Amino acid sequence: MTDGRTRRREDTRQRLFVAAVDLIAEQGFSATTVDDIAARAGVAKGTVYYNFESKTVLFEELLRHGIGLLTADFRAAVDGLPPLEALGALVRAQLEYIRRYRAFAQLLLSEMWRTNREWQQTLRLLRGEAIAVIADTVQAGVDSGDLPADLDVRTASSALFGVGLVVAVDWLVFSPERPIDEVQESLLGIVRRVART
Amino acid sequence: MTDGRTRRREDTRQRLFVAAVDLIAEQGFSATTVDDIAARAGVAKGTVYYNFESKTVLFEELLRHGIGLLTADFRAAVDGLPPLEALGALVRAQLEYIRRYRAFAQLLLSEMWRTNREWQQTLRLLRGEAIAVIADTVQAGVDSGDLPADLDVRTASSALFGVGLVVAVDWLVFSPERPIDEVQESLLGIVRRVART
DNA sequence: TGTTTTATACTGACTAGTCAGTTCAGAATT
DNA sequence: AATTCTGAACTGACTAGTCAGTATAAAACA
Repeated sequence: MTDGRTRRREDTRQRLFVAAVDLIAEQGFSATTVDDIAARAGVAKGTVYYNFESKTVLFEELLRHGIGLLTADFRAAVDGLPPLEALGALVRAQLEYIRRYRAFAQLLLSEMWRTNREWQQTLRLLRGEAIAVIADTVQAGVDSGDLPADLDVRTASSALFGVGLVVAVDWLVFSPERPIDEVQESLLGIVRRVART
Repeated sequence: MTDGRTRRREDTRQRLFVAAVDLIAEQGFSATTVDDIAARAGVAKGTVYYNFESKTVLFEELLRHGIGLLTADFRAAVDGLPPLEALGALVRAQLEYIRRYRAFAQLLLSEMWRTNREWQQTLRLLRGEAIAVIADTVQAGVDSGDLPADLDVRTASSALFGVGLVVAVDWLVFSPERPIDEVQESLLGIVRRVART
């Protein structure tokens, strides 16, 4: 499973992911060419097609990979915590993720609300998985009385997800000189205020 | 000035704007072809190039037009109001704008945080104009003591702008069956809570 | 008033170029 | 020996932009 060959191949795929995510974050999916991706990754074009069925499939697997990591971080963050603390942990996990994978976050922000694209269904599904973790936490908070009973769980969860994304990426793009911890603090402050029943 | 010719031409340009905004909101700038835009607008491809220098210029003028309307709405909304009420008026104006021009809002959300695109400079500038209105209001609130003195005006303004956009578009895309007034109310509630010193 | 001229608006076939995807013999790696 | 990657050539579909020609509203003229 983790013999030399598998590792080598995994490495190539990883390099292709990194190259693709950077380019697509900057230019968008359509404006990014397969030749560009191969060149940036330092591999031949044929290698792209040896490792991925098509440009679209590469992108879909990239989405799966990236959001999979985020969902895993979310799950690990809330594990065992009571609702209110879990909520804070989610915000921290999201911001930390965005700090580490800023290009992917930027890409996500740009492609998240598109309609009529072939990979849109995939993205919608993956988004649902990540938000489900938030929703479970919010639901637990409502059930335990830590959050307002009249809070609409679905809406609150997707709003929380989107707001974290947009505030952090906005910061990264338009005020990159500032430390992102400040965003984290102000976001946490806002969430705490809103959470107060 | 408003003879038959001018009116006809203005009409064509308007139809091209509408066609372009719908298609680009759905698919993005690069994935939208000039042929598509022309077909949707019901004109020949040559007409696009008779009215606009290039696809990019068409898009830039579209951005100018759309954000110009938003900025004007913002200015009208805050006119003469004291800071806190002006802030609420801004949220209402933004939501109303998004409700009316939802495709443009979607487009804005998708293209706002891109880097390395030829029209990026234009978009950055226009965004600055719209946010300046918010920033003036927030600054007035800080000066008058209605808002926390330690509030970072620039950050708060761009966050407010981005959050309104993302929450509303998210709602439109993922929960279109719900009335948008609810978003407006919950957004206003959040802003009020955060504004409290 | 009716007729000719002109400027403006539009048309759509065409060009020159781009890009996803294919092919494959051979090289490198394990 | 088997797997993974290379690299360059190729195809065909698609796309931004062009341009010679057409249509027409209004101005100029008779």
